[in-house]
Amino acid sequence: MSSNRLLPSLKSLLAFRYAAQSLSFKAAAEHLYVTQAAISQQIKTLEQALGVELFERHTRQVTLTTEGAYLFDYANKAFGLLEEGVKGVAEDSNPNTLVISAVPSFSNRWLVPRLGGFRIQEPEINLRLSPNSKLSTFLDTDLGVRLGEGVYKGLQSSLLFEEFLLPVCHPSLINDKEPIKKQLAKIPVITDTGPDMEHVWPIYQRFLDMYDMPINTQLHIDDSTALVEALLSRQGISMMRFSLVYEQIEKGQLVCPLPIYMKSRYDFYLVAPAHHFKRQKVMGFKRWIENEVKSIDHSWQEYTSNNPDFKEVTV
Amino acid sequence: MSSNRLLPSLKSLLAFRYAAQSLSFKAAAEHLYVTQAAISQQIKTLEQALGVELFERHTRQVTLTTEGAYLFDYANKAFGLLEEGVKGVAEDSNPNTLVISAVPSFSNRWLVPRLGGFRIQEPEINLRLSPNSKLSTFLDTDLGVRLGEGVYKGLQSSLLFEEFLLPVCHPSLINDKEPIKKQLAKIPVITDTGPDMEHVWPIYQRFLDMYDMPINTQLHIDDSTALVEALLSRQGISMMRFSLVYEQIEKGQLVCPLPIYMKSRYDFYLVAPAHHFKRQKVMGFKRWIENEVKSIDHSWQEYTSNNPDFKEVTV
DNA sequence: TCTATGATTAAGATATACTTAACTATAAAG
DNA sequence: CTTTATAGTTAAGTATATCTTAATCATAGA
Repeated sequence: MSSNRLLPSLKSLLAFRYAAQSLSFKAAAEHLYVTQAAISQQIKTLEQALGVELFERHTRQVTLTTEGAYLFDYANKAFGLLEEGVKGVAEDSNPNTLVISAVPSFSNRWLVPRLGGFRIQEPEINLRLSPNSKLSTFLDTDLGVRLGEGVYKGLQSSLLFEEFLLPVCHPSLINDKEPIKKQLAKIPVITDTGPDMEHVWPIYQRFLDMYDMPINTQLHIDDSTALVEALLSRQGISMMRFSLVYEQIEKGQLVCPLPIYMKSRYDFYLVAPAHHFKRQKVMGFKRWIENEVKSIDHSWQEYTSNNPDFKEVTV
Repeated sequence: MSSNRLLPSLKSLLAFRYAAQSLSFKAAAEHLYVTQAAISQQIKTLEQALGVELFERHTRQVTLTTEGAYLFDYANKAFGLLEEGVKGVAEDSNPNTLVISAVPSFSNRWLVPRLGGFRIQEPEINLRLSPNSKLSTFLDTDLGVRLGEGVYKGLQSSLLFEEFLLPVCHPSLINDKEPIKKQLAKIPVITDTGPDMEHVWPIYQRFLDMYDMPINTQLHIDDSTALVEALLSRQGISMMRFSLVYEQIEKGQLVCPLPIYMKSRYDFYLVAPAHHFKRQKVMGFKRWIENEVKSIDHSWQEYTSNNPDFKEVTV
């Protein structure tokens, strides 16, 4: 069977789409930069090919027949998909602008402070950063930074680093006199809404032998910068991603009062459609960030070797 | 912005679709009834328009680049939708063949025995009946008969008749001596898997004052013809749609031993895309079946007036 | 080494789609 | 009630996109 049998003139279908959308041949014509006459003829051709009336013609306006309404549904979706696919694959029209969509916690606490370095390394790249929790369609975004398991349908992902979680508080909240577990039981807990937080607190609790007690959550802060501020101002203890507090730990501004950590179920990934990774600007950014990220791994190595009794706890 | 900016040549996209599908320009050419040269040129045009290579050319074969693979995903879905829409809306190519998809219970017990009448009324229509529980795409089906609430996304529906459920068994299982509830408690229950059966049995149970007792389900039969056979051969009692047993009740082959019935939450509907209802053959069938269905309503009127203590029970 | 296959390219042929211009019908303005 | 402006239709001619033909390339398989 000929595919000409399957599909009538594609141009006529496109004309139909716009005509049906605006219920006006004139508007469709303007949209497609042709004359009304052209649209009129295309619609006529299409109707003849289908053997069905798609529009009811009234004076100075047209309306869809039930057939027209049925077809519009499909045509609109179909051309929408084509436009999306084409836009997603077409040559990067702004090779000097790099658009990154990153989860806010990582973006604000880690990425933003370091961007100066990237601008020095790639001065001709104009970087636009949008802190965003939702995975975009990647039509206007070059690259995403996401916290997850690294599996994103239809997308390629690249692990940035392995993430660890550990309890963190201000050093002045802890002393050498009392037993540490007893002290911690009195320190308020600050929670946030992270993807694996619900798994994390029970472990902390269990480690403190607080089996039945509900977590003492006086404070819930979702913004990680604000959360770190709260920790620095001695407001409590929280389970933190190492990547977001390792600098404070290195400086002694924050401490991990228990010799425990957990492997996070979720790590940070670079995510994008496969071909975005071939773009020069994306490759440059990836090279840069992968190098920067080494400092986190390095800090982690150092921290664990300085604290030999530090050990992993699991569920 | 011009839509020419949004979409490159649609023909080239279609050529790409087939070329990517078969990973062969030659095969795509055959599919589209043109020469390889035409496909080669179309692909080249498309690649130039997008500014991106879609295929890697090897000798005597081509493979998709990552960009090509990305685009194919969209193009394939898009043209699939167009084909589906076009096929669904195009003029009926077999105006003398009527394809009906009906739920098996209604089809087998009610429709099939009556089809002779339709063939006499519309002798030139070749009818194909497919007993089917799934709603098809209506690409090859003119009309569906469905049991439901009459709301089907993107489809038009037309109520055939209101449906009632009542307990039914063979008359010899019942006598005048013992209290009826006591007798019924001993009769095995035959169940089937219907959409509102779970609501129906508790009511029956409650009516028999069997509040806590589990239903005595010795027999479960999903085929309604077999179920009626089981009832006729005295194997138990079942909740039946009036439309499927009214003839047996009228003949006295089956009885409703309790003066109760329930309005079904689900009724029978004719279902199809709106424009299918304009087809001559569909209109003819609708006219015929709506007339036939009157016998059910009529029988119901008669039954309820002959049994004045018959009453509706609800949840 | 030779042959056959699948893709590419240029040039010309053809079909498709577009513009122009004259026409219809009617809503809205005067 | 007449006039004007608007939206769509149609026919004829033109422009353009798309195809075919035919020559060419590269190489897998005989």
